[in-house]
Amino acid sequence: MVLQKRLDYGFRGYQVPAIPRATRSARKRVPFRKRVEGNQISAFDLLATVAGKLLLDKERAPALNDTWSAEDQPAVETNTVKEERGDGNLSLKLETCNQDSADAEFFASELVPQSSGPNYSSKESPCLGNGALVATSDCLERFDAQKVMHGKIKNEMGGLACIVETGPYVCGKSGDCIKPVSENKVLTDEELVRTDKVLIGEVADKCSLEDALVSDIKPPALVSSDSSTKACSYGDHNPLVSFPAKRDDVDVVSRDDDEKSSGCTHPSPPRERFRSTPHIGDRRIRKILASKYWKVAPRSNNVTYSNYDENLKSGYCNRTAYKRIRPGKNYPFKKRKLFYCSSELNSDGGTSSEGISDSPGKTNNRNTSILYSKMHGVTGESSSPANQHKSFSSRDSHVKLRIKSFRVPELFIEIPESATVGSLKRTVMEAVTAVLGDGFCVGVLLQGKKVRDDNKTLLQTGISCDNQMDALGFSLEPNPSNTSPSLCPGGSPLKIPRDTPLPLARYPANHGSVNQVTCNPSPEPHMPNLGNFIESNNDYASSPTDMFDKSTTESKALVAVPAMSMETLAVVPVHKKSKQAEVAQRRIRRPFSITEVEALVQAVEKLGTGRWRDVKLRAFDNAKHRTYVDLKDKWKTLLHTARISPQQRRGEPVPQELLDRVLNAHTYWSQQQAKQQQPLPESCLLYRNSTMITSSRRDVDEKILG
DNA sequence: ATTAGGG
DNA sequence: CCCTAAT
Repeated sequence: MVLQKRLDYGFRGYQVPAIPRATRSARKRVPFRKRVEGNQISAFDLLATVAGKLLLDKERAPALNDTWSAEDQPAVETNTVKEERGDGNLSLKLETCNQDSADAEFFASELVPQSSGPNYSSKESPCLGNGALVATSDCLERFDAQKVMHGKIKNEMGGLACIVETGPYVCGKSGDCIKPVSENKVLTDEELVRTDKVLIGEVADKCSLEDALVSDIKPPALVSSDSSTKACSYGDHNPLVSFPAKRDDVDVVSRDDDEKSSGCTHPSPPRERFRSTPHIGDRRIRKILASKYWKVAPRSNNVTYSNYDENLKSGYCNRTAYKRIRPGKNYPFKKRKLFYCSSELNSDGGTSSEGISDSPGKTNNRNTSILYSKMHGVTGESSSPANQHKSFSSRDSHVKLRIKSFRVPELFIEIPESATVGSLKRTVMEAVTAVLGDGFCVGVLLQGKKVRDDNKTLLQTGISCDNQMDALGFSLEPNPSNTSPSLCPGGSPLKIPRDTPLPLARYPANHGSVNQVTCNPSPEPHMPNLGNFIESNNDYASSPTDMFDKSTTESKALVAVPAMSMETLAVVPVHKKSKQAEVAQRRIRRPFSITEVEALVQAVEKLGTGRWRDVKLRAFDNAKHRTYVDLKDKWKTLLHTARISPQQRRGEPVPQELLDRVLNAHTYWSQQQAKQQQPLPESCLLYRNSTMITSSRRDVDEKILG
């Protein structure tokens, strides 16, 4: 009855590629938050934060209690471009330009401990309560969660989560292409192309939405009133990282927002974890283009943070509660990284990055359209579909959109401390795949409003490259078939078939732990999680005992797909010539265990070959990862194994006894097939007497007699 | 959705 | 394991 102490991990920030699916890679959105008390923050500071996350991401195969230092990590060279938008919003781009470092960002492998528990929003989220600048996806998600909780907003969710890049990048005459990149942009497009760049970051100005929605908050620390501050550019001549004079003012909020509700059993002081900004190193950050909206703190040149490692250790790595999935070197999609990159680069002209922007906006934004304008960096006035109509010319333009990524909704995981890292990986993986695998629908939002009429043309709707596409959003929504209809109010979204290949790799099975994974989009800790039951992939799962006797204590991962609209899943591609070049992710290899083979042989003995579905149902019903095709294939290989000499066999040796049974069963059922409608053949009796009489006599009798 | 077979 | 053709 005594349960193991559990740790609750919320994580967010997964980002899986929308296009191309080929990579199956998850370009991870680096979840970070930076909070500033006061109005001092440098762009570099923010970058350092992000880059620090990158460093963290580079960690390989982290053990739960591992500690590491920045020196252990490859340098992540980052290039950042802060773009200044006409409306006063900022978008900060950060890209890694180090080839080696690029890998890390291509995986969904982040477990962010900062997440609060499912009921985190039961109280004000820190980023709200403190009126701090928060630049993170968390903010967005938190916002979504709150919406879910309070039901304040229904439709806008989708737009929040998406990052759509359009227009200037790909449309129109070259002259029109106003690349929203600062004039100080360091990398040329060619350079960018050559570079394995990875974008990270999150649009932060979405947080202003929160501000508008949460009544009792203080104004953000960073306000656009600072616009008078002269922009400060960090170029090659200013390689030094500039931190705010008062370092304590910068608090990378990487902690549980609500310790009480998070269920985290680690009492580490939240404030202690990430006290200072990680020192990335000068050479790692080449350029920073500050904006005038960023009040640059007084330069504290030569300030190095020797405690960086300690911060990391104490605040991050030593926390057993902090766990994250780390892609191993053997994950297939890794090698498709380049393809992914080039593909994307080709499609967008070489600018690949997500925006990171602060939330300089006022807190009195209450108009949704304004919010969206802000959020998307649209120029002040909101462009209604009607307006867009006007400006649309008669030429048959193609609307080109690039959806950079979409995000897996927040999941909530509960896993015992004794669980292995591998099981954690698997657990998370299961949760993610469960969400993605169950299909979802796509909603289109324009100016924050859901476009419900699927029959309207883009032109009619007001979606054209001539217009401010920033207002265009896409949302992934729970599959209507899996949720109550009311949860998917947005017209008739395009359904993504369930068999859509999952973009994320599966992680190797690791048995022996009890994993519970729940998608917990709502703050309620005990939300009824109706959902798929996904069996853990441990080797025991399919053992005959387990298969026929469910009373085992074998672990099973419960993956509950949220019944309600978790936060908007995010962005969806609409690229016109979205090539099918995408290749599905190959499933991870899961060698059959002896017990599985045993079960398979036994089932085939009873049911015969050619009834793989029945075999599956009978013997592998709980092994979700074993499809009837898998079983068929395994039988095929078993047969082959049985026929070759033992010297030629590889892998875990299959007991000869089983192989013999394979051969016998095969010959038997082959004959049965040949003599289908024939009377009971002699060979049947022969077979029965020779091989199956001991183990499955009754079944054989049933089969034969029935 | 299953089955069968090649890759 | 994947992919496909054929049911």
